Amino acid sequence: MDFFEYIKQVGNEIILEKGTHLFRQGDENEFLHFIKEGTLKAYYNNADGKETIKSFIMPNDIIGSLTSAYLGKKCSFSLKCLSDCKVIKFSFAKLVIDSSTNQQIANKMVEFLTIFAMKKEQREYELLCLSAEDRYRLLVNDKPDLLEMVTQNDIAKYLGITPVGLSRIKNRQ
Amino acid sequence: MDFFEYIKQVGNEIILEKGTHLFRQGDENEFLHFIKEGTLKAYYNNADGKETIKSFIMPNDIIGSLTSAYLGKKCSFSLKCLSDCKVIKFSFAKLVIDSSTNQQIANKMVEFLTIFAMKKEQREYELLCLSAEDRYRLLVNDKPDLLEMVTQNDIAKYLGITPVGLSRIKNRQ
DNA sequence: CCATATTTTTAACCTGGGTTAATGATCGAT
DNA sequence: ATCGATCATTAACCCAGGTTAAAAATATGG
Repeated sequence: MDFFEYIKQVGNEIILEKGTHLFRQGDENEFLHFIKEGTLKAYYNNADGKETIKSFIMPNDIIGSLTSAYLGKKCSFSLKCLSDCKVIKFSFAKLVIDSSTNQQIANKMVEFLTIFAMKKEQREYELLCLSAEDRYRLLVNDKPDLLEMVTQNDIAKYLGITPVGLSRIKNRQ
Repeated sequence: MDFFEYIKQVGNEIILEKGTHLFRQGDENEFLHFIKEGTLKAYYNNADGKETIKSFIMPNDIIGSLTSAYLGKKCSFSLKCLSDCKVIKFSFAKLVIDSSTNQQIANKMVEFLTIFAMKKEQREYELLCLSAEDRYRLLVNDKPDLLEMVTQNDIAKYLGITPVGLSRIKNRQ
């Protein structure tokens, strides 16, 4: 069975208004979410009260808290709709079980997890090796459309700096 | 078949002297490496000539460049032995192929990739949300043994700061 | 055990981005 | 169209960590 067919079959489609949370930091949530429509942000509320954005999520992405879904721990971040959204939520635990007896599902899982891991490694690289300004320049180059879709405040929080800092960077040459 | 049995069967055991590179940034390398003995570092040579350390690798860890192994691109980092090492190298492409027809291998792949992805997310969190000082305090708490095994220079490069910076942090109360 | 290399610390000075706060620009709901 | 809320910019000041360089402490190979 095709992976998307699988998700449609085992999952539940839900409609969410802009501003709604799928889950909040501290919740337990065993689901992954396939995004059919809309944009979301996954973000941390830091100890000092500030927010930083872990990632933006777009149509066809899959998002969820692995630590909560796989280990049963609490979500380390919150997931919020930046626009009205249509998503299919499905159980990660069930997916792991189903993939353990269905080779096709397992293959898709391997592919999905490998690509996910590579994305996380890229982000790690950017945060470890690049200055905030370099990260911004790279984003402008690699995802110019993203800049149109979310506020500059959120871009700053994604880059790990403040909106004031980003405004300064933009107005440097 | 057990996963470790699989690795032993398809892989090649190699002995490496301290200081040897398994691969260098810019190489193509399709292998994953299971570490039987020794400590290694995965590190970037940044554009400005500085080095930053992506991760330390210990016995029973598996390390390789996913982007090179899975996508055939060049390795974005180098992998070097910090001590004499015994490792088993095996092809990632072959692993993916074998896992596509062997459910047991596939299950292990899913487990391995999920745990790997969670580790990368934890690192992302630390780099995005914590100050260098907080990252150091966390490391002291979570991996005190690591501090004994590698130089302070390398700890600094792992935290994303300079050795001078780390020395200062240590000598703050 | 000595000589050399590497690691760690210290000091002086610098800079990117944080903080606070005020101002203006936009957006959205009524 | 208007009001309040959010967003973006600017300015003044601050600070964590970078840079350079030198000294002190440790390792390491012969």
